[in-house]
Amino acid sequence: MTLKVLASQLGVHPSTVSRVLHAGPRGARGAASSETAQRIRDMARQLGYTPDPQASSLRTRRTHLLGVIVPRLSDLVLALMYEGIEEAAALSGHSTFVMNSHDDEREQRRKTEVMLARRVDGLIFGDAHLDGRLLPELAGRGVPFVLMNRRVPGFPSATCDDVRGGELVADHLWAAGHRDVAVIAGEPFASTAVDRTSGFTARWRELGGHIPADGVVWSGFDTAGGREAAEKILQTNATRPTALFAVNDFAAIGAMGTLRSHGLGVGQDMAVVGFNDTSLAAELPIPLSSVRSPLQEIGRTAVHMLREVLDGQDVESVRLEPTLFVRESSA
Amino acid sequence: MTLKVLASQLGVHPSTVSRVLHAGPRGARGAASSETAQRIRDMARQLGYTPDPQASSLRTRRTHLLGVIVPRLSDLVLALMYEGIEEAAALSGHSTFVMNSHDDEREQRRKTEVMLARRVDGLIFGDAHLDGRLLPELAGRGVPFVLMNRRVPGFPSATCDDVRGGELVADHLWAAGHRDVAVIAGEPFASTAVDRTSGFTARWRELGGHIPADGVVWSGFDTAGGREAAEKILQTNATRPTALFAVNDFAAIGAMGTLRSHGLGVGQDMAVVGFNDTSLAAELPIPLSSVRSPLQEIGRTAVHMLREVLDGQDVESVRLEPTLFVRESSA
DNA sequence: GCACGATGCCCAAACGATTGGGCAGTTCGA
DNA sequence: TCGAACTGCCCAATCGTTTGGGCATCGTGC
Repeated sequence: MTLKVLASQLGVHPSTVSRVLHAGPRGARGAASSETAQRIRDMARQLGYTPDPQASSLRTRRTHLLGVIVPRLSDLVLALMYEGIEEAAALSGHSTFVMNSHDDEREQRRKTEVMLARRVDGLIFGDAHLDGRLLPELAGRGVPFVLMNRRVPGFPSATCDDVRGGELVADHLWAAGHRDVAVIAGEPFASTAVDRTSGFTARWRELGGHIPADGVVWSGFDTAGGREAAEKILQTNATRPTALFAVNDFAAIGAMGTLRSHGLGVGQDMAVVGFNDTSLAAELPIPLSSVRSPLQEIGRTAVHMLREVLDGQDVESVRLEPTLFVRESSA
Repeated sequence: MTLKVLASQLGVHPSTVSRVLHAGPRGARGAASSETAQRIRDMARQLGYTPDPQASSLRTRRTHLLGVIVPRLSDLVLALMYEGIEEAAALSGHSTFVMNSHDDEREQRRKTEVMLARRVDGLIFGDAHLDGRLLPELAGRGVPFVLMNRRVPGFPSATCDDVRGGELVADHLWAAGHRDVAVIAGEPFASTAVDRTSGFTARWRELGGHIPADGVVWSGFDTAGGREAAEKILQTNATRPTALFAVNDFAAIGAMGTLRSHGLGVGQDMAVVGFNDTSLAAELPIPLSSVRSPLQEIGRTAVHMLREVLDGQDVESVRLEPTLFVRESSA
């Protein structure tokens, strides 16, 4: 079914059909009489005509394709954000490509080029590195993009207010009477890690607390990272902390494993708080306190921001509010 | 950068450029002299020419786009399969759309139509329902597709050998001395659930065991489903089983929660075995025995099969071998 | 010296949609 | 009654590639 055969069915010119089908129901202004318009719409529906996006974007220079690059979709956090993206993109008639970069700069580049070769209208990066060279370069080339989940100063991003999240945890642990704490800080190239950690430590000091130099341990975001970091904390800290803040639920779960194997009771000998409140947190044998960030909402927001960028508006970064859920692991 | 400007740069006709750039390095047979060919390739690289996929697929009627529909990408199992898909698709120059259908037939339809409107070359369904009407319909319309993860008789699929997986669990639990068992069976519309369950029960009976009617409980695939199912099993079974087989790790985790809240020790008062061996299984406080299925491999296989279908070959369904990992929850 | 097959290119017509610019015919105001 | 403005539509170019079909030129065999 093409415009041409549809038009010839109706005894009308393709251009007329095109105009009618684009005018929205409010009126094909000057393109056709309202009865012709109705005939066209009816026939289009009846024959199941859908415009060929390849053909139309060849002419219009817009593909309605958005590229999404994330570290890995098997990370629940990113998968949920992507659900938000898919939803919002569909609402505005866009389709999305997702690719995994595994947080590797070469892959980021490669996948970006693949996306650009596909002529995406714009990109959403969920894997921005604070020290990366890719983004400034793309901005220089005039490629439209926004960041999601992680921010980088100078570029528009949709994130959780991670600093605030860290503060919430500090307030909670302080109020619960803890005075010796340690942080499993995540990867230093990710703003999520840096902001959550700095939000926590800054507030902790504000409250009058002290955090020793080896009380902040950088690590992977996964269970293995959490395990190793917790091990390190137990080994190196002069006074054993009574509470752990892991900037990621999976790292928290890994840490809980380490505690267990050292014979320490989670929530009793040591409080643990995670971040993101993934669906697992509440389901653990000892339910994990965690900061919930509005993951789908972040994804949706990223899409809206990117649409604004594509419309030529300039956009402000958005930080969405997190909420702390206190559970047995720190109660 | 278009073919035309590239050609005029070189003082040569666009068609010549096109032919050279498609001929592969082995020789532009009759299209140009080998030195012209080299000049063309050099200039193309230098100017960073990439062909416009919209334009080319307009002409060739092939988009090199594959559509992937899954219940939800936030399900780790599907996310990992998708990683395999992405990898394999990239290797053959295809790009992939993913969409979530939430296991809802209306959504499946809607997303399928969106994909077809985008003119994908073929589809991979990760959300097939045994009793669905969509697939036969699509087959009738001549839409090329393959199934992944779940199978439906009559259509080509790449799955784990779920029956075999169920048998492995039956063998293990029987050998460990269990005689009263129950199954948290998952959703009856999914072949994964049905096959794992039937593999288990058939082998169990083969071994001389007996499973009462209320020993098989259908449920959701998530923790909530597992929790409810376990609750039901504890309530209704005349003799309390000593082992539980959940066809999904998340359901198993939910079940473990229920056992705990009933004061039952996992692995001591009751053995639990899950399925898929998601990365969490080994990390739980009481590590979960689970059947590992080769998730990425399933994704890759689905892509290969779809490519064969697109090439007009007819393909056989593939069942990949699972492996049981025994851990503390059933040792 | 001529037919013939390579070789090395160019021409032009698609593919399906969009869009600026027409051009008749009608309506309306003066 | 005439010009202007509007209505309702058609024409044709265009987006960037691909591809069947040329058409010279050159070398070769006889």
